[in-house]
Amino acid sequence: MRRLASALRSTPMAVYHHVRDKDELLGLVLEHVARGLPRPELPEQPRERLLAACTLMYRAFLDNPWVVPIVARGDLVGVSAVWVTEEIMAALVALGLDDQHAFRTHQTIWYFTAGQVMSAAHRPGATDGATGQTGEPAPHYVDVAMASRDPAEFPHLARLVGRSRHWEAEYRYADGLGHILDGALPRHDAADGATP
Amino acid sequence: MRRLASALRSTPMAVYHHVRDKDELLGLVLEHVARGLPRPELPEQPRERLLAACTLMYRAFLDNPWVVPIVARGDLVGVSAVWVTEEIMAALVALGLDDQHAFRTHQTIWYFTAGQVMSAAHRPGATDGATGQTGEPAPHYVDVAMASRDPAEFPHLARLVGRSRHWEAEYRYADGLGHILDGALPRHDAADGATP
DNA sequence: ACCTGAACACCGTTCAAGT
DNA sequence: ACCTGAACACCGTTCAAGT
Repeated sequence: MRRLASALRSTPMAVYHHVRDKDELLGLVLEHVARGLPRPELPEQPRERLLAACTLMYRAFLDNPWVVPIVARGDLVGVSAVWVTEEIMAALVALGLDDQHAFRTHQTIWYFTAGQVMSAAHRPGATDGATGQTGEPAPHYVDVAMASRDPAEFPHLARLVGRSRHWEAEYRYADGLGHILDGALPRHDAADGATP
Repeated sequence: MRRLASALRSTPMAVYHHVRDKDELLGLVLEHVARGLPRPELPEQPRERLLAACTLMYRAFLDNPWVVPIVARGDLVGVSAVWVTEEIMAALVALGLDDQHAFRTHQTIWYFTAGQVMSAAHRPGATDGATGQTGEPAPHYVDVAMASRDPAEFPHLARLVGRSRHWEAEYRYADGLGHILDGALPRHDAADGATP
């Protein structure tokens, strides 16, 4: 509130004349962000449509990671962005899930998305990618942990030392999303309806 | 720091004699929580073992949701809890994944876990389950959004109105985790090694 | 070695008052 | 209707000083 006020070259209290409290302000900004979400043509095929809608959601949250905790709180909704949820639900139903399973899968996708955005936001070069050089690249948590542990006691972690950081950077949202969908969607075996 | 100091019936500055700054303190508390993690017997079967290890991790974070943002930051590690990661990696490898895919799947699981804990922590009756009665049960975000929208425009969301809250409460960590594993692990078809 | 008080630069918010 | 200043109850942290 105080920072906003000084950015507006005003006093903190002036803000309170337009807004009840910080939560109301956050709700308004959330709605503003939701309205700014681009709505491109989505693929016709349900699975590609689903991937596109989820990736759009992911990108939007990556661009505005501060909204994640607000949305996670659950009481504030970016009403202008519910079309994304509608698209995801529609695609999940088109792919063979009933309402409840579709909703459940949507929740899994949301938790995964929220978690990844939260992790990605707190990483070097998140927003300030301009600087480029960061000296030596800060050890990964696996390397930190293994530095003071017996490799023989943690053989699988030991095998990650020096490689985990690179692999984590290489991780793509579509990787995890693909796994979730592969696990949640009904399998279409070689022949459609071969097994009733 | 100030709250800690007053809880200790001391001054904020006394704390700074034992600890460099708040981050060092958080690291120490994180390590303390990690050391308090129970280490029960885990099932022998890799998949059950994996589910048990992940659920243990989930429960630990649910009990201490404030550590999630700290762990997500990535620079602080609860070294005494890395055995959970070792167990997860070991089970994933035992289930047929190579190092890189196992690590990738571990990341997916972590993102999902972090996201769900973050969502669950900010829900009514999270820690104060003792109170029990909460009057009328606060509308779900689906209901909030749909209250001001045309049901015809969002048919799939409209079908969730009044049911989504219940379904969200019914959601179990094992649901999403099961989907992730089903999608990430190699399929063992009816006959082992039938298709090379 | 261990602690203190005053101070600085921050928060969100209330209250009484000004135009 | 719109804004202000002073104040309250908070933060993390520095600095000089006390035992």
